[in-house]
Amino acid sequence: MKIFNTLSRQKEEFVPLVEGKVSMYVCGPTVYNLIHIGNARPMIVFDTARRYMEHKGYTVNYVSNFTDVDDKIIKKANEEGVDPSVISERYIEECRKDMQALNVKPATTHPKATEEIGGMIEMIQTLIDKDHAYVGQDGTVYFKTRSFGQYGKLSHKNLDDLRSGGRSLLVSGEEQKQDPLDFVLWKPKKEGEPFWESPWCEGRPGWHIECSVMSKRYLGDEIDIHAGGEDLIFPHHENEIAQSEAANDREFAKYWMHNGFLNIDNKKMSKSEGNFFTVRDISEKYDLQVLRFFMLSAHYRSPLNFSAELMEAAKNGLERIVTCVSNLNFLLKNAKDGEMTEAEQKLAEEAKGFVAQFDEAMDDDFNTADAISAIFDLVKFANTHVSEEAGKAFVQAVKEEIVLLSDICGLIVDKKEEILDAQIEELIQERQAARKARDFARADEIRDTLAAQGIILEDTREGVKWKRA
RNA sequence: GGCGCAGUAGCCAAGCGGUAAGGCGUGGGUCUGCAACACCCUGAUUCACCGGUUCAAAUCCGGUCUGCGCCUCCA
Repeated sequence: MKIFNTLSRQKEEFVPLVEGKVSMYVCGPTVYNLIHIGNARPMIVFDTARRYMEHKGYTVNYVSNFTDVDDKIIKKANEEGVDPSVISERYIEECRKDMQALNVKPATTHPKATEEIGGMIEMIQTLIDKDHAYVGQDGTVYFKTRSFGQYGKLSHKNLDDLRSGGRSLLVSGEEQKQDPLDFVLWKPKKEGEPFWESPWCEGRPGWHIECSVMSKRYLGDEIDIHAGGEDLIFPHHENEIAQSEAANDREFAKYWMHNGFLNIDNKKMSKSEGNFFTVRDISEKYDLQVLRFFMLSAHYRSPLNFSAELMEAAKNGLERIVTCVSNLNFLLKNAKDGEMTEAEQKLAEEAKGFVAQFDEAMDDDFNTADAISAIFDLVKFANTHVSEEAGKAFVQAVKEEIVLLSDICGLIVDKKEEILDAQIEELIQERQAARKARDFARADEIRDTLAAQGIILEDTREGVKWKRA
């Protein structure tokens, strides 16, 4: 399995620290609002990577944090006149709901920054003791960027370029800094802000130290994979590396994975542009499985454009897979028991080729777009080779492969059969009778009535099928 | 200014040295009372453009154009 490592800017063969195990940290959202569809991309993409690694037999320790102390949260809390924890707890709950609808597996651990302050203070003290950090006169603690020789190795920047970058804000009112590039590890509280006691002042942690500490606590000093959006490469991940490696004297993460950005109608999503969508917004119009399928239709490192018509296309594409599985379930009901015929065994063998094709794509830096094409090939295979004559064992085998591959992508394609209420069931029966009597006017009338209720009928050779609109 | 990414059919998107996957859409056909599903056919002599390397390039090298991202909170 190869993974593109941002550190080396190359695909590298994945070799875990401990055989058979993967430790993985994914930077999670700051919970000051409902998550937007941009937040959803890393969740979906790295959840899929995790599922694939589990499929390959790895035990994955997957940690993803909630940043629950932050300016935006405090601001919102002040607006509503409540404690910041009310805001963060609320949106953590909402985020969990969205993740579930997206079929994103809960992490092994979802740490919250506010519950890890002790560890942060400890790491900051270590950095001070090792002379990698210093305390300003107001109690602010800064990381001494120049003290970490490898600073810039992830984002491939060098300190002098950064300094001469001509960014005036580097010097804006931060005279306490020994160097403009130094960043905050701990900052003093302001009036009305939540705070914690520390050796330096009452205050709260800087953003970057949170992830360093949570990763260390739940995964150890050295981990296999650290992931997040590409915008986090600098400064966030660069700073995490500096803190962790300076404090622990160990390489922080072996593989750094970054997903590309999601744009809306070819523009960056932003509230001011008015092209801002929360996951919840999308869920009002689409099953979130569609969003998931859409996100996996491109490579995770490519920029991805979101638009209404692209969602429609994704919906139709997913529908093709779901319809196929539903057809197989239908065939399964009346298929005959017994062993596969010789011809079926041969076909079943052929079908396994699609699984290999899928694995090959995923082994190549999680090429989900290519992997999904293997699912479509399998669907085509099923649609052409599985008929009413097929035996149960064969139908089942083909179905299981489609479901397996879809499940690795986190796509639920095997819909449970719902029980329709008696009244609708009766109408369907009546329509069948009408069709038999060639009273097509009545039959179509019933079909229209049901369609208005969101029930779509399809007449197949094997009988009537229905699905929800 | 520094660092980096992308340009493949109407749309989306793989392929990254061996002669253009897949999906959506369009049009035609088969099946069907009709519809839907499904299946068959329909699509790039060509991969932004110009040079170069090679027996062979969408794939490698150089240049041009266009679009985009990061360098500041941001997934």
